Amino acid sequence: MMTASRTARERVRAELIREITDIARRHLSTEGAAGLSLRAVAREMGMVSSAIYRYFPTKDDLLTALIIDAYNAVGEAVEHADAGCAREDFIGRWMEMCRAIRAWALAHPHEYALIHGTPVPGYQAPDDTIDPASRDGIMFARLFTDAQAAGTIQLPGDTPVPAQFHGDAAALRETVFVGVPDEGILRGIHAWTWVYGAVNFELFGMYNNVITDRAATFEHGALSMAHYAGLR
Amino acid sequence: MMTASRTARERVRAELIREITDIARRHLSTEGAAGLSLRAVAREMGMVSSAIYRYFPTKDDLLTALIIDAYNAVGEAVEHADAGCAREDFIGRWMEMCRAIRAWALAHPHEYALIHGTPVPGYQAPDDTIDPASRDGIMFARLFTDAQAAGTIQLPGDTPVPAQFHGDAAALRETVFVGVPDEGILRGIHAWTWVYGAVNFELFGMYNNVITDRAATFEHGALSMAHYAGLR
DNA sequence: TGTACATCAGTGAACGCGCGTTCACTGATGTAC
DNA sequence: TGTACATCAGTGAACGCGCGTTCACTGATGTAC
Repeated sequence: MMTASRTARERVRAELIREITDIARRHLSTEGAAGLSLRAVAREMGMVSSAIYRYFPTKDDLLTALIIDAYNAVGEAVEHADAGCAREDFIGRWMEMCRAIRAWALAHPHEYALIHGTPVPGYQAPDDTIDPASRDGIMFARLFTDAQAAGTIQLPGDTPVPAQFHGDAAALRETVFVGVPDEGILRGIHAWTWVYGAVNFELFGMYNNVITDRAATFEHGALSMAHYAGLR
Repeated sequence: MMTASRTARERVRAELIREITDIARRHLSTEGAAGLSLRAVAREMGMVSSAIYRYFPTKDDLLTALIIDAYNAVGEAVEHADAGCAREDFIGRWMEMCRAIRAWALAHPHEYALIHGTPVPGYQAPDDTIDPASRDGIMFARLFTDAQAAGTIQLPGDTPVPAQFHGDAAALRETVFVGVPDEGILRGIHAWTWVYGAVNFELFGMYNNVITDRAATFEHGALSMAHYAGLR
């Protein structure tokens, strides 16, 4: 009874927190991050503005919750995309992961902007955002690890890897890019950079009057980047 | 006397407009675009807040002026970088243009964010921004045009260009990518996309704890992207 | 099972702030004859 | 060269707004004996 009732109160609390973040997320998609307001969220909750402070001690804490949720959503999308592929189909896994990022970004443009757009001025991300932020990168690294283990990474070697990168590469090889040579890691990072660059350009309007069928050109870019990074 | 005195008044006016945008630009770099305020600018000018309306009828007009200035600054940086290279050194021109973008972005992170970060919510860019916005892209296209004319573009052909891009390619070939085949145009756009993706990642902190010497890895990325796009 | 106490959720008023924009005005600068 | 008029720059007060955050409070829910 004691623990049951405690969890009863806690369950209501958890539900309200979810409701608050849901409303905040919706406001995000109409007003943008800068226009997010605790008062407006409270209003829509049917609460008096000060009541929200029972759940989030400050505006930045609400923002942090939204950021963590967004990172986790991308991470999950990428993980799910990868899970649906045959393990040895490295190109297929790469393509599905790229598509997952683009699809999620197009479906949630403002949440995407929150984590990949201009940093919110004055906001300092706390440490709890680090792990969620690296979920998608870890999946890409794992793909390269697997491809390397299968011996299918073919690197051109036409552009020398700068010596300054050796240290970073060694550290990354210890943790996520297990066994992958420097050039493979660096090209993997460049290709991953391209993916987000392309999504940014598409979302922020840089392809207007340039590219009509963005899905098709994204496919081409992602596939050619897979080759660029040595995947076969 | 008549025209001379008229220009005297106009000269003061032009100077004040420049002073206002300079102050606004400085505020941008501490508060971000969302925190830009006409009242704060007026305060720093030593003017009463309503006086600013003699120069910018609305806040969005000031924002537009800053955006146009930022686009022109990148455009000029790229043009200047290109002008300093031997015409037939296509890789050299590409590298200098990439470096110019990165250097300008690092030197003016908030102005960069203004034009390549999250769009300011509620702000609708007027048509006068279109031309300045395409200056840098035109320079890249011209580079590919020149390389194509010299017969030095070598395309791998390992990734088929989607049919949906043919129309866009034809239009681009009429105007900026003169004579460049579909695959060259598309790879050029992808490589250009990578450049901004890399600058975004560096500026917005995605390389934290991953890459230490960003200049060195940027060099590698830019050079390998030049090869990716067929430049020799 | 019942009672005394502690915890928690939500209220309502208030503080102090800054914002964009309008408007009637004064005084200086420029223009036309 | 001098005067009457028009244009422009800048003032100061005001409107109406929304914000984050604090604080003393009421009333409900949970806890311990």
